[in-house]
Formats: sequence, C-alpha cells, structure tokens
Amino acid sequence: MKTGLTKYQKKIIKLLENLDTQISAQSLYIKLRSSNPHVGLATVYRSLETLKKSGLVQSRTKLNGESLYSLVDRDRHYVTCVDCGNSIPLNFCPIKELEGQIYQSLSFKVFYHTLEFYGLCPLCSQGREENKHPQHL
Amino acid sequence: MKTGLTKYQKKIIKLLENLDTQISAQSLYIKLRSSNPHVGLATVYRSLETLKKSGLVQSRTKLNGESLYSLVDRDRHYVTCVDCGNSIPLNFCPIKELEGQIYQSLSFKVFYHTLEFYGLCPLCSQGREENKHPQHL
DNA sequence: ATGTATAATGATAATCGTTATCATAGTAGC
DNA sequence: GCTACTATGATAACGATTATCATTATACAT
Repeated sequence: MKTGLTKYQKKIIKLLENLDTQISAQSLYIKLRSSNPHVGLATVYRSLETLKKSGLVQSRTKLNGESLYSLVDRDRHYVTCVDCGNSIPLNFCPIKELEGQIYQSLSFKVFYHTLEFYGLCPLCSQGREENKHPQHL
Repeated sequence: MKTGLTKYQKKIIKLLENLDTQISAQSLYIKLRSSNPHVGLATVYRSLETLKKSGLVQSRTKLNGESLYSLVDRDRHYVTCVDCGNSIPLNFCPIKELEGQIYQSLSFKVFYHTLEFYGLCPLCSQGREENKHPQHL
C-alpha cells in the first residue's frame, strides 16, 4: 500500500480537515454514512484508533466519558464548567514548545497534548451565590 | 450540617490525602470497603461527583475511558504512550499561573487543570522501527 | 488471470465504567 | 414522636467503546 491509509481513514481525515471543531466518533459515523451508507460503526472506531497511533489524530475526553477527535495540528484548548459541563475554547496555547523539551529529556516523541481547565463558569457560579440566600421559595 | 461534607465524602478525602497517586472510583470503592464493608459503589461515584463540583477533587480520564481522581492540590501531569498506554509522571507544571489570568479575562473560576502529553514512548517507538525491517519471519 | 494470504469491513454481541432508579436508613428541626 | 429532607445501598439501565466472526476487498506471487 502506498499511503498506509485505508479508504475510510482517508475519508475521516478529509472530514476532520473540513471541520474546525472536535467531533465524537458517533457524530463522525453519522456524517460518514451520508456519503457512505454502508459504513460500519466499528470501522470508524478502528480508523480513529489507528490514526491516533499514527500521530495524525488526537482526542480529548469529555466529563461524560465520550471522546472527541480532531487533527493533531488543531492546537485548541478549552475551559470547562464542572457544573453545567459547557466548554469555552481558548485562543492560545502556552505549552507547544514543551513538547520538544520532553523529547530531549525522556526520549518520548510527543504527538500532541491536551490542556483543559475546569471550574465554575460565570452563570453556574452566580447560581450558587443565589442559592446561598434562598428567596423563601 | 456544619462542614457540608457527608460521612463518606470525608472518608474519601482522607483516603486521597494519604495517597500520592491518582486512583479510579472502582479502586477507591475497594479501599473503602476494607474499613466500611457495607458502602455502595454508587455512593463513591456520588461523593466524587459532589467533591468535584465543590472544587476539592479533580479527575483525568485514561485512554480507555476510566476516570482517575485526586485532590485538586496535586498539580501533577503525565506523558502517555498512545501505543502501550503507559503514563510517566512529570515533575513540573508550567501553567498554574494561567488560572488567575483566565479568571480575569473570562470570569471563569478555575478549580484545576489537566495537562497531558501523548505520543510514543521509547520502547514502542523502538518496536516500530524494528517492524520497518522485518527479519523474514 | 488465477489462486492465495492478508488486511479491511460490517453486523452485532459483549464489555465495562458510570448513572439512574427506588426503596430504605439516617438526620435535623419541630 | 412526627415530618421533611438527605444520604445510602442494591441493582437495573445506559451508552460509548471493544471484541467477535463471517464476509469482502486487496496485494502479491504464480
């Protein structure tokens, strides 16, 4: 094989390239089916797993355990609320440079990294303050 | 209630304090049972969920979807191999200071953050090199 | 082109961590 | 004690992911 990528692996890469958000395996499966009605869910998971191990695709896990996938060159991170679960994207990444240092010190070839902040979003934080002083409901 | 923490929430905090590694809910359940034979698994999950929302406990998710818990003051991060799944702890954290900045700019009160690097560990990297030149097996 | 070995795929069952349900036990305030 | 509310335990249900296995496609040698 020339490219080392299977038919569906290529299709998945294409889909991810035309997407600037992270996407779950299940959603990717739906999207794939619209142009490939016979594709199986297992193929999507298998392809994503292989692409991850080849360093082309990365994933992060939501609080509910679902994994979201994207290309490794999307160096995007999020702030997530532990209460409502909403995520806000950040527009910077302070640690890309560290990947090189890790290779130097640990001989560990870094493909990508995840960085996520967890806490209380303004709305949920506000909600808690109000509950401290209930209005005799 | 004075402290706002239930009986088992306190026990879990104590256990985590005497532990310098992250631990899964299932393992925590086993440990708890040794001194509290009648505790239920659901209680462990419920307590961890509440402790997370109160900002005392943090979690990170392994590649297999299992969550590992620790106290939020354990600012420890890992390098994980996408092939064998092993994790190596890092002894530094470059972004603790950023949490304050995020509160300034987004009014988002950060409890903790996760930072993880993914790639190929020396052993798995070596294994792949060898497979490039198979010995006529 | 044919045959053969190997890899990829699809359908679906199984797995497993986690959540929801619901009845019971505990607790606080009256 | 009585009542309302919270915490708990046992277990069923859930849902994303993985394993299984038969089938199909592909690569390669003949």
